[in-house]
Parts: sequence; C-alpha cells; structure tokens
Amino acid sequence: MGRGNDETSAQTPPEGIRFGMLPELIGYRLRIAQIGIFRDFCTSMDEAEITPTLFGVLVLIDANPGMKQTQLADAIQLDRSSVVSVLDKLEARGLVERVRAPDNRRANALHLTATGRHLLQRLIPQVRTHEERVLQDLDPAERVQLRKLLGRLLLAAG
Amino acid sequence: MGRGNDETSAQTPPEGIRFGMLPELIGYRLRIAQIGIFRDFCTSMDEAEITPTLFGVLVLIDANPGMKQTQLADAIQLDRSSVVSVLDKLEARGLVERVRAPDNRRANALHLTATGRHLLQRLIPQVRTHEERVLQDLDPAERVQLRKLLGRLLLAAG
DNA sequence: TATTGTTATACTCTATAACTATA
DNA sequence: TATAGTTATAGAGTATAACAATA
Repeated sequence: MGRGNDETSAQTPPEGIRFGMLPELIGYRLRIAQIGIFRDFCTSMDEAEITPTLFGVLVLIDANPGMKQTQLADAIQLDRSSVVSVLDKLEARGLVERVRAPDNRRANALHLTATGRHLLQRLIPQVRTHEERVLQDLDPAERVQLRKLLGRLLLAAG
Repeated sequence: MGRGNDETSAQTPPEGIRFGMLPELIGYRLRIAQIGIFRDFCTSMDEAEITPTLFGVLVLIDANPGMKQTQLADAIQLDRSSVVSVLDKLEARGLVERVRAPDNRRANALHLTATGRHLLQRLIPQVRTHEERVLQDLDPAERVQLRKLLGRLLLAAG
C-alpha cells in the first residue's frame, strides 16, 4: 500500500531540505506519524490483507454484536454508503454477517462469523506487537501521556 | 472531503457504542484526530481550496527555492509520479513555477511565483488560527510535550 | 546505465444523489 | 414523511510501469 518501504524502520528524512513551519504544526506531525504507522500496520498483519479500517470494523462489530450499519458508519466516521462496500468486502471474505433485524426490517444487525472471530483473535497479538514497535522509545508514563493529550485535541472525538 | 460537518466543533461520539481495544491503540487515536484536523484545516482556508498537502508543498518550496521534484517527493512522502499532478495543479493556479535547472537539464527547479508567495503569506495566519483551535485545551507545556512525543514515535520521520 | 520527469493506467477510498423497502 | 440500506457514479489521491531526455 505504501511506497515500497523495504525496511520496517523509520524513513530517512531527505538531506538538506528545510521544513519551514511544518514541524510546528500538530496536523503535520500527526500526518507523518500516521503514514508510517499505517504502512507498518499493514505489513504487520501476516497475509491477512487487513487495513487499520477493516481491523477497526471487526473490533467494533465484535464489541457490539447486532449493531446497525448506520451506527457503524458513525463510529468509524464514514458515510452510510461507504460502509456498504466495506461490509461487502468483509462479508465476501466470510468474516461478517448481515442479519435482517427482526425488530426493524429495514436494518441489518451485524455479527462476526466464527471465521471472523477467529481471525480477530489471531490479529490481536499482531496488532499489539505493532503497537509495541511504534511506541518502543516511550516509557509507560509517556505512552499514557500521549494518549491523553491526543484525546484532548479538539476535533478528536471517538 | 469531509462528511459535511456543519459545525467547527468536535463530532459527537455515537451513543452506546463500545470501542473495544481501539482507544488503546495509538494509530487509532492518531487517525481520529487527523480526520478531524484535516477537515477543519480545509474549511479554515477561506476560499483558497488548499489542503494540508498543498499547503505543505507551498511551505517546502518557499523554504527551499530551486528544490527538485524528487526532493519534494521524498519530503512529502509521495511517489515522483504523484508529485507531477500535485505540481500541475499548483502551476495551473499560477502558484508554482517549474524552471529547467541550468546545471542538470533533466531536473526542474521549483519556485513559488509572486502569487504563490502572496497566497502563502495570506494562508499562514489562517493556519495559525486553525492550529490554535485544535490545541485550545492544551497549555503551552502540554503542546510542547505532545509535539515531542509524536516526534519520538517510531516511523514518524520527517 | 542511471536519473529526472512524464504519461498512461489502474486501484482504493470516499462522497453525493437517487432509488427501494420499510416504518 | 422519514429512515436503513443500496446503487450508480464521480472525484481525489496514490501507485506501478514504461518512456523520453539527459547525464
């Protein structure tokens, strides 16, 4: 997905280029960090072809069995229509099921299949390992602090 | 470009949905924060139709007049070929110029036009205002701390 | 041969708008 | 009328591979 980073390690910043005000901007630092983390996440998931978004969807459905597509859309900040193709993909892979909701026949109740649950259980340790690699230079107090500060950014709901 | 957030304020997290392990994951928090910040950035730039990426390119060329496209590609973590269309866009708007480099006639030396410099100067205060809004709940020490911690994530080069 | 930029192309992600079926 | 999901469609962003000009 990324730009063919053969290494798992950090990118080398280009020689002799000045970044002006960019490093002061929180959005810039967030973006740089996220690009690297996204790439590492994808390569960390053995052959499972799982992106952070797909992983997030599996976690959400697992934590909220029977949830509706619209709720999922809100939770992952996607439009209803975008959720359709995400779910199509997961359903085609046999990881998720859409069950017509008995109480409201317009809605689908979402569930993980047994396969989906097994995959999720297999992925979780890999995600933890990835997480550990990303945070390896921070001590426990710093990790807590970072999560706390990120959560206090405006516009960082969820 | 965003999901029609009429408000500048934070999204309301969906009711009664559990997020499982997601909030523990730094990549998840980064992503949530970045989506919100990206959307706010775009709506903060008056009518200028400037995304964070385009703004970053303007800043980089301004700070490194005469830089080559390949250097720019490295700096913004894009493929050479992707940089072409970014520059096409900026050149069509009269913000950037490609000048054949005298020392190496394969390469283009990149420069802001006078228009580009003026636009950049006009945008900078708007970016500062946006930044202030994003960070409004953090005191100065916390802002420094957040930047420092983000810079110490592995894979967060730049 | 290697590098710089370009083109042609394709793929992914996402949104908008209009549609169906329920409510 | 309003809501839940879907479809059709379009746009943005990005990458890969092949190419021309230059080194």
